[in-house]
Amino acid sequence: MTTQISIGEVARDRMPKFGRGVPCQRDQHMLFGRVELNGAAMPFGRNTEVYGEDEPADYVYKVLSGAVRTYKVLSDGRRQILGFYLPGDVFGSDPGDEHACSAETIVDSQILLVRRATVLKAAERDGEVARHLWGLTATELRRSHRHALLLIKSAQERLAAFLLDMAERLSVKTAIELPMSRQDIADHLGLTIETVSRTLTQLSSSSVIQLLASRRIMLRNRSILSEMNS
Amino acid sequence: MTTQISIGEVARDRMPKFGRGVPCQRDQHMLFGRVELNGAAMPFGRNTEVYGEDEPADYVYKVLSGAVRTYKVLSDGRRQILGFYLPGDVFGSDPGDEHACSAETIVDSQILLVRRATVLKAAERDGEVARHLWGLTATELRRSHRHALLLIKSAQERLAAFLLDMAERLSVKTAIELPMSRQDIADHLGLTIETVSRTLTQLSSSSVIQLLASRRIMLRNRSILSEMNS
DNA sequence: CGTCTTCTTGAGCCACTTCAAGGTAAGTGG
DNA sequence: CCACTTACCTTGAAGTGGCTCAAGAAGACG
Repeated sequence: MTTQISIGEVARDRMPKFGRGVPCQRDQHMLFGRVELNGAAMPFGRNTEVYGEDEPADYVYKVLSGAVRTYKVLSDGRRQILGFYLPGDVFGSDPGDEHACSAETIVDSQILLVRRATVLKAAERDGEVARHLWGLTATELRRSHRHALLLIKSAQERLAAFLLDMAERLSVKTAIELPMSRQDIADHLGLTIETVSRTLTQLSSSSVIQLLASRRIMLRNRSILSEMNS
Repeated sequence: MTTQISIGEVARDRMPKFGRGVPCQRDQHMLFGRVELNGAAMPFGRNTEVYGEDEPADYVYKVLSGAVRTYKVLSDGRRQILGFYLPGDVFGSDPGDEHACSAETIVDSQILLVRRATVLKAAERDGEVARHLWGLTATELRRSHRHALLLIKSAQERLAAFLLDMAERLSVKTAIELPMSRQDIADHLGLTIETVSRTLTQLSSSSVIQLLASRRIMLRNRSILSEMNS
């Protein structure tokens, strides 16, 4: 069963934000698995909000290209980046009528939007969809647990874990091409931008990594990195 | 629809661990909601493993009385307590054939065990059960996100958040009766036992709390605690 | 070429850790 | 009931890893 959906008003409202004249196009991309839940692909400029915390959750999102960060901010401005989402990753899929955190693009991105109501209705009919949704949340939970473990480690260990994770998820051939800034990394790892920079320099000095450019990093000794990662 | 289940061999194996001669009894407690998924109540002694990381996940658990901690340990022994579970809380409910973390009782506890296969079968038939299971994982995820936010705060802020959370969950009348040790609190908040102790002493000195006994704490000024909690 | 953003590096500081000692409470055996 | 043990908690003193503040370097872009 194929469900054709329109992206609706809320999504259309975002269009001006990144000044593209191109209308949103229906797309053959599927949300997940073998179940056909088509959505609309939308271009988002860099550093553009996809949704805010406590906003009504009308869509489920999938990164087609680019990168997204989800985060929460404390009253005094400290920010915790809960996760990074790369091409293929689904985000904003939790049940609940409101989003539990905010989401922004990091770089220019293509995001697939699928109406939540459509997804939920499909889950109602099809147990496999329901299980898949549950699985998505469970994957998020396991990631969040690993993240909590990370936050009790030293700066070096945090960076090691981060780099290995990114290398794996970007299925890197030669060097990692990080989409995010040092500030993003810092806010994800619970460090300051200075400590991130210094630690990368240290890892570079000890030839564990090589800094080709500030955001292009080559892992030269993964076993040492893995060792650091507990 | 009521599903009567037996607790099976794996559960029975645990009996000797806490040396009770009483056989496990079928119980009228329900796992959750209006759906009747009965299980077997089992007594566990304090500091007893309920399940270990990577063990096959055969059951879903609910705390009837007592308290449980879930945790992960790093190779060097550092431990991160991911969550505390109090009476009424369900744990070990994630999909996946293996548990993502370990679980132990903190004090003598009554735990309700429900066969996972039974729960999953019920979810297959009944969309509401499926949604409820998804909801449980989602609640865990939101809690984990809050926990990550907590781990970037100062020691005072972490303790404030912890105390408020406990007070709320224990639906406290006068003073909190903490089931867990300072070490448990430290491992949950990403601090050392000494820092936890010192910080509580500080909060006590400034009359924000009152230490009636080491594990009996009265919150004297919740608004200040809330302020600390961002 | 200048401007803006992002990243790096240095120096000093501070919150939390580490190491060490002592105190308190509960249980156990005499 | 008391001496002894054990587990748990508190407190002190010194050390340190990461933070803060500050300045400069390296890119990106018009």
